[in-house]
Amino acid sequence: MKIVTWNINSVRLRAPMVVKLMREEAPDIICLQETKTMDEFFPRDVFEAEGYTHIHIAGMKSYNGVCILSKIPFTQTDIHSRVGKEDCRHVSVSLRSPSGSQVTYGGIPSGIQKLDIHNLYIPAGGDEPDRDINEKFGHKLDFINEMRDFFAANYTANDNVVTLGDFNIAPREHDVWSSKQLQKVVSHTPIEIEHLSNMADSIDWQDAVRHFVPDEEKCYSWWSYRNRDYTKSNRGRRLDHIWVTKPLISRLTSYRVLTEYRALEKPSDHVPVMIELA
DNA sequence: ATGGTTGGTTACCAA
Repeated sequence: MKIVTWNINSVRLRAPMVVKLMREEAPDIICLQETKTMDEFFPRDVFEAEGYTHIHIAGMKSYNGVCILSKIPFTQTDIHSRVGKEDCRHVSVSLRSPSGSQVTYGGIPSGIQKLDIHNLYIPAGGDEPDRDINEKFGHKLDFINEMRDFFAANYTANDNVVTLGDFNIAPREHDVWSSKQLQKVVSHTPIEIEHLSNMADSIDWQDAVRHFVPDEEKCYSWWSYRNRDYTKSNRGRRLDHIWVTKPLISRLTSYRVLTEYRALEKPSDHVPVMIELA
């Protein structure tokens, strides 16, 4: 089972790039962030025509917006409001057998009876990393705390759960081009990293990409638009993540960060990140 | 310390 996360930065503008991803990589499940459109304008038919007939959307005008596109049917879908706002930053789906038998995949029992997927678009947090003068930063920290409590309240570390999305935090030294120069830059500050670490502790989340990529190796999923040539300076950050619970670790068979998508004509500033679960 | 670019909406906001 291939699962992708991608901040698409306007799903209407870049639906053709999603179709390219569908045709070339054939993921089973694609989770998008920053779709930036109301549900009535979501290009549902374009994706249905590619075989992604199970679509769960939470969109709004202009900002945010998340969705899950799937070849596999859902048994439950939820839209979660976070930090008292209906701002379309968290959707989830369940894949499970109502009879209690195993979820089948290609007609074959998977050995799993239940798998939940949570797609998150964590607030970017503004420019100033101080909640007393920047309420966006406070919103970001509160959002992460709420996710920590949500996971702790709804799951145990033995459940099969995936959470992924644009977390807007690059937590590790080699998730950024220069950890030293980004200490006070929102996305890499110690306070954000500590909050994200607490969220990870909730049900012992495991970083699926760092499962494959050594700690000392640079790994990025985002490059700013504010550079003439993103390849020259290569000042990237790993803002997009896929986490799995411990029972799924032994099923992880591969990962990919599709960096070539940053070089397309009119690209998103984020690239797709994919894992494969046996 | 500053400004650099993009998307959505449509006169700036968010990233």
